[in-house]
Amino acid sequence: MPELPEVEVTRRGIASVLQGLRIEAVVLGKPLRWPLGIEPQALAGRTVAEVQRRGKYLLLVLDAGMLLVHLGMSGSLRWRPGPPPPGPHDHFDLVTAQGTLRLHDPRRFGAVVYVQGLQDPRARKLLGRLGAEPLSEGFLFEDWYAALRQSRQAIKPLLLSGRVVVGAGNIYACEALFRAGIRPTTPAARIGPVRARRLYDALRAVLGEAVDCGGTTLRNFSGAGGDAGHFQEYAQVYGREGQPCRTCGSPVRMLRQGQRSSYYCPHCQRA
DNA sequence: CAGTGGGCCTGAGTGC
DNA sequence: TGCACTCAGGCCCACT
Repeated sequence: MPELPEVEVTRRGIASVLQGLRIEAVVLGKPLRWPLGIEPQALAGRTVAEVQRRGKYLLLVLDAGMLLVHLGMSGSLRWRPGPPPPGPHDHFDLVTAQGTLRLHDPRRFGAVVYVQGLQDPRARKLLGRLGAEPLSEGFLFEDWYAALRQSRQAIKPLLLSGRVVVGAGNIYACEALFRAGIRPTTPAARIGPVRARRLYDALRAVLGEAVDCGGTTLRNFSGAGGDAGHFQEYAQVYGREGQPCRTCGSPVRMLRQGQRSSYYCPHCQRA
């Protein structure tokens, strides 16, 4: 599940190759989550200026307009020389003379959306309510702590919502809470400054380390070069229900919050 | 307004 | 072996 690290790994893999390239054609497969929002042929002739990231969105900034790319649950982008024939799960090709950027997404929760700029209503709708970038210098502990005090939600769904801080999906939210020693069910407002600081540090550490690992490959994520990530080898609780905690040996527990599984160690995460 | 739960989609895994 | 069923989950949206 592409979370912030997987998207950032993808961005790093395509940014330098795409920069300055001219789009020859855009080829669509089956419908993705949202319509592209422009006729594909209207993109031919434009060039890619740079590739940015905001939360779990990739921003392909063109000389005019930009493409917002979301990998959803099962999406991955790959850069390949030449125009290989599309498979049944390839739903977006950005074709250049030097190679093709391809979105492969079996579940089609992903999307590519054209907007004129960040002020485009569609961009504002998708990006406008996103919280802070956890790895940026603009993510301040004071703001984080203040936001926690203001929320009546349990900390885990608050992390997943992306409203305070973006980028953590189920895996990294579970892992960050484990490192901070905080239960997924703890109301955000009941987390004091010391524990809030621990979670703030843990979130940044987990996401940063995952980027360095090339992301997490559980089923089929791979970077733009096709290489798998290996952060999953370092997971302490995620997906480990019933197995001994690597710190204290207690069996890892799983509970449901909303429709999501939360994994935690009842001993290391006391409250 | 904040918070909760439904639904999108398909491959992998499970049980009979 | 094969079929029916459940699960995985990011995120928008309808609803409370």
